[in-house]
Amino acid sequence: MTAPAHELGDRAREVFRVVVESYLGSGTPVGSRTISKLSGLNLSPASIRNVMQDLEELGLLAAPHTSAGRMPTESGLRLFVDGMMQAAEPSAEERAMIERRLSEQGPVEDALAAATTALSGLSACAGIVLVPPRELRLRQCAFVALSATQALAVLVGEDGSVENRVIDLPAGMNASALAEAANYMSARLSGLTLAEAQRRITAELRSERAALGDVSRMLVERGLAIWSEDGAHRPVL
DNA sequence: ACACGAGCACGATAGTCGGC
DNA sequence: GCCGACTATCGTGCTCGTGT
Repeated sequence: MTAPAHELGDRAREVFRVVVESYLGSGTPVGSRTISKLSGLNLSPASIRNVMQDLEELGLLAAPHTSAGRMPTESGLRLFVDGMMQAAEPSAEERAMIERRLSEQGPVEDALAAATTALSGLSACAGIVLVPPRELRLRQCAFVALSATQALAVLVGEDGSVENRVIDLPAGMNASALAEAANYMSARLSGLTLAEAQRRITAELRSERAALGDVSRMLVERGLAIWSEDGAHRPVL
């Protein structure tokens, strides 16, 4: 039982967004107190819990155990990804609104923030703005299974920024192979730029020094490939 | 009537400490 | 060093009071 994004209220959508982003950033379940602080909704943890319970009933969130925080389910992550990727051509009126808001801003950062806010407001979903790449140094990598054939690849930067890509899984992929691939990449890319990490891991894979199973190796190669393909643009949420 | 916040009891986990 | 008991912390569900 999964509700489309547009069926969620503004408050539920904001809570869901904060849960997913916090989970992708930390890899750990998120509690109501944390959401209360991060969401900017000025709601108490008790109210956040009520919203989270609704989201859990909708199948978007789940708790690993009674006293743990909530984490997004596969359906929830799928909805989050779909919400970001269902990009449609804006109407002339919407385009004019975006350009008007951009023209009101001074610094680039403010313009980007305005563009993201405008897109988010128009689409009622998360907004994505693409900017030229910068020297992001990496801290951690994780793979989150979305289905039997797809996973969400997550890169965490040293500055706390998070980048996500949907990746097709090799046949025979399982949870342990996902973890093996993520651990392998995290151990080797820490402190490196994306380009440096790609060169290092590629060289290691070619030299047969990588202590990886075949399936995990394929996943690492696909992960490197997908970031190589669109590395010219860096999404900002 | 409804939404929200506060308070309470309870559960799970992690850290600490002492005994072996 | 290992194991079990204890404690602190964090999170939950539930109930009740309050404001609109």
